[in-house]
Amino acid sequence: MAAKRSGKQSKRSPREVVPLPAEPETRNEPPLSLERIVATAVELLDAEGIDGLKMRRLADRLGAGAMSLYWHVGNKEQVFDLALDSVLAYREPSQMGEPPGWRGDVVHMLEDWRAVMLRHPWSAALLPRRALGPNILGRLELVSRTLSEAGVAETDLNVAIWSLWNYVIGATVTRASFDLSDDDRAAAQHRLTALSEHYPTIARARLLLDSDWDGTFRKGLDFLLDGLSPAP
Amino acid sequence: MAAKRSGKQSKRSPREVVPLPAEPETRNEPPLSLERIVATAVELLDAEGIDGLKMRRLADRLGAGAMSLYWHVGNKEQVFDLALDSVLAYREPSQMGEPPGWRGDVVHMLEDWRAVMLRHPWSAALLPRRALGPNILGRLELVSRTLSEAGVAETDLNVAIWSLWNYVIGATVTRASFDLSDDDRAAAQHRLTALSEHYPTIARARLLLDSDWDGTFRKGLDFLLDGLSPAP
DNA sequence: ACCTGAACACCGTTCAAGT
DNA sequence: ACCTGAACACCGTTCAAGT
Repeated sequence: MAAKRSGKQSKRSPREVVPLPAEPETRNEPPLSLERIVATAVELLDAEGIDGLKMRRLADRLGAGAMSLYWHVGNKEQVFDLALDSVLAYREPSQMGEPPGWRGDVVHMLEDWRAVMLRHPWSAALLPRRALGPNILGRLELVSRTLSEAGVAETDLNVAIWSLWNYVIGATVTRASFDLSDDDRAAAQHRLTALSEHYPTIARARLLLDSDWDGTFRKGLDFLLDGLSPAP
Repeated sequence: MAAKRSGKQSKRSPREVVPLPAEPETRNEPPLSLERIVATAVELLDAEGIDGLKMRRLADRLGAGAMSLYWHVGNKEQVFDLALDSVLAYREPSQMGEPPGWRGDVVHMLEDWRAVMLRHPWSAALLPRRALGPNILGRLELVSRTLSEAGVAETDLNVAIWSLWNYVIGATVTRASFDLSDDDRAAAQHRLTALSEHYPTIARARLLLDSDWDGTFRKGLDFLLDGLSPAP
């Protein structure tokens, strides 16, 4: 019926071949802290995906007793919230050339946004279920201010921001989920043969195969910006 | 640090006040079947959210022994996959007025898509982690065919479809996640006072407050379609 | 072919206690 | 203030067995 994706077993194979013995945490660790916990959680998520983040495993990696985390964190949910937002910290671009104008700024911010989330694919899957942390809000603020200063009318600002936001989130979420699906090429290939019969148009366009993700992202973004641009 | 959202406890309160005693499943049930399992899973997800779907609970609701599901399903993951895709079945519109042309068709399909997912908010949160089932692919095919017939060039088709898809997914995911956040008004309000200082622009635009979601969705969609329209 | 309960492994979290 | 292990509740899944 539904396209399968090999639930538990195949996941993100390369990293799991060697079970990584939690590192030789012999030398005494620095004391536990929210920062260390969050940073290590991000590491774990990068290496093992969402389901790989277990409180005990996280504590292990930190060289701490299994339950020590709960003095700092209160919740596993909170770990997710903090990890997600921490990854989305925005670093101002290191001054590469002249300021390219508001449109270039916006494109840069949004491409950076997308790039960060693709570097941590779990973040895209996590975002829909989490609250907006300060870094996410900070990015929103930055885009908003840029658009506002560029002359987008107050009344159009919400439409503009949400349209862009929606687009970026959607593009990232989609892209990340395709990366996962491709884990098992076999299934994907099988799905594609079935496709040619039932879904001729997308099969013909090779929609699922050779999409130019980056280029597509950029083009759709340009369409939106065309529409949103303040009247000159 | 990160904006909190009261992890487990507040969830979707109204439905949990009465613990609903699994219904008086006295009369003998129809036999188990994939269809019944999936339909009941959707019920459960609607009522209790993603975390509310437990295999035992699902079996209970079906009046079956706890482990009977595993003859039909193999996996909890598979239940998720099937539930997601089942919700996205597309029913052709019941002939309301004249055919409004390709653009109207596309708008209708995408608004329907979004509406369905908003009716089952868990679906938006689930989508990023799941494979594309036949119904999802069917919807993609329908949009693709419409655009293709409308004269969108073969080379632009992928850009067109992905841009629209990204936009719809993003809009839905965002909207659904905001509905959840609003569960606890207190926290949201508190967040907003902090906002006015740190995020003046989005606070001024009241971005998080009185956004006209439906209108915004439609406007952004129109911008995209403007850009994607085949040259006349 | 279809369903079942007992049992296992695992995991988040509480708690009472340590330093 | 900070960390800990034992213990509990819960849940997905295996298995050997029923009909």
